[in-house]
Amino acid sequence: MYRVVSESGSGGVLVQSVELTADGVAPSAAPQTLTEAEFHAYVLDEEPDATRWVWDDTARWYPGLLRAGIRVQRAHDLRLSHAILRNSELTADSGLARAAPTQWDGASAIADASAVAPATLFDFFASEPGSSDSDDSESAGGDALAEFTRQMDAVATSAEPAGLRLLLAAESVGALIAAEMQFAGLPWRTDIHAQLLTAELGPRVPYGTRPSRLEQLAGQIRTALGDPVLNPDSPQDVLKSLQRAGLRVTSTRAWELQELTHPVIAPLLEYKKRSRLLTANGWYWMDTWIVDGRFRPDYVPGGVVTGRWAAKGGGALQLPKQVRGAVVADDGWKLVVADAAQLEPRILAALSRDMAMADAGRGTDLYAGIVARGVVETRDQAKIAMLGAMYGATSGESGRLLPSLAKAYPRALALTEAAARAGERGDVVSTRLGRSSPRPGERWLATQAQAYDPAASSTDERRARSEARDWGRFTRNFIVQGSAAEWALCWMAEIRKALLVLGVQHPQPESTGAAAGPFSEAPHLVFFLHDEVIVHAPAERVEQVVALIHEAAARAGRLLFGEFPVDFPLTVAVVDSYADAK
DNA sequence: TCTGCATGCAGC
DNA sequence: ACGCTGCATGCAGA
Repeated sequence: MYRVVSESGSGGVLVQSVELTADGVAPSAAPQTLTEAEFHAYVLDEEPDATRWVWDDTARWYPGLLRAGIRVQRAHDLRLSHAILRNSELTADSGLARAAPTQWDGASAIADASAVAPATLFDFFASEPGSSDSDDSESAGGDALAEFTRQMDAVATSAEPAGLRLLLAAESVGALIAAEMQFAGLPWRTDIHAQLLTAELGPRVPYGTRPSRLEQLAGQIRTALGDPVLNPDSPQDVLKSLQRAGLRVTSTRAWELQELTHPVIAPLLEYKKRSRLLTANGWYWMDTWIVDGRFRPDYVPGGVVTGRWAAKGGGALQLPKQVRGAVVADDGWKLVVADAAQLEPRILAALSRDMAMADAGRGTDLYAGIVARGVVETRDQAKIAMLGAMYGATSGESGRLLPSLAKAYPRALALTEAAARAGERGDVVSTRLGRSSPRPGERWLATQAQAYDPAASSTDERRARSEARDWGRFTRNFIVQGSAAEWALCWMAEIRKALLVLGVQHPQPESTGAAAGPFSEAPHLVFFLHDEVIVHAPAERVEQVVALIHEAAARAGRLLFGEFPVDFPLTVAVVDSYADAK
């Protein structure tokens, strides 16, 4: 049963129950207009009944439900689904994809389209809620229902409806999980964090002041360079000063400095490292982002073109290893930290149905497996070669190792090559489940067209070739990174489903009440980082949690690749502190 | 003074 | 000439 939720004109909630029939989406009951409180009661009442909640934006509806102590199991996020269907080559012929941009496309898509074709601007405003003759509540609800109908039609008439259905479900459950993880928060000990900062930087200082340890290192840098007024925070000044001291450097990047021998190098690298800690995750960050012992970043599901999540604020997806010691489980609880070992190469093996590569990764470290088969000599070489194949390296050690890899795994390498060639031609590529790469922009197309002009200069041609190869590397990586993101979504969805069952088996005490929220007693997801999850769990339940995470990985593999025998082994650690996970 | 771009580095 | 990001800071031009 699907229930389409939207705002009614008067600030209430409009709920329309619908069913999927052979002819499409059909209302199964009269629409209801509810107050917010009635809506909460309604969701609580209907939730056990395998309902899928259809709404424009999970981030807009779900946090309020969570605050009221209500979890939902299934959703369909119209905004995220629209973005996928609008762009997928599998639904390119659908009404949804052929229509002019609407409010379901981002504001930027509308702006782009209206710049090219003025007529679409009119279409957009003509279809805005409230601009029609019908009353507001009908218009608002009708928008969501009409959009849902278009989406279901696009899926049903596509070449791969099953894959797309899975993709939309996975993307939508991702949005639920993102809201739940933000609600629960990552346990964060500010006392430990502060201790770490003091150890690295010196006692806390007001914002805008340089801490004592940095001041001391700045002094050493100035002395070593004989430059008493040098500002170590200015890369330009530092570069000039290094060059004056006779060092041949072209930038102040750490990896370049590491190659040099000079008294300034050690303090300068120390300064950069600690200064980074201060600006990225210092006291100011802590005050801003840690509330009541929890880090609650804004996750953005589907925020990256490949389908990976992004995050805004707090740098949640770049949490440095340096500060992970502050992530500590509550008393009596544990962190179950799980990451998928060599996820992307395994995805590539499965995508290309490369049995030899799948064999190399069976039940073990895939890179070690490649070495064991004599393809390359060391694990490090195997890793560099694989990354080169997926990123499109042509030179260096990676480039040199590629032929051996191509000889051993021709199917896998043929797939990445084909994706690259497609991109170079300006063609679209798609992930396992049907998320398609964006079309190249007008500027790219113009550069390519220009190179075919008889009057094109060799510079024009070189630039066109270079940009074509850039785009080819993007599409080459897109299919692997994007399919890996789909695996990760399915993995998390399966983890969540199993955790929900655990929660039901161990019901929360009545006294907990809504105020404590749905996560106070049961194991729950608290963090996600592309191929890694953290579950916060009561100590006595960690064995069950570890088992269900493994089982979820196997299920995710079968969801995406059926019975193709590729393993997705995990590294799992049960720890008190995130710093101890690796 | 504001804004946009470049730099450098954190993550996968 | 190796893919995808976010963020803080410095810096130049508006």
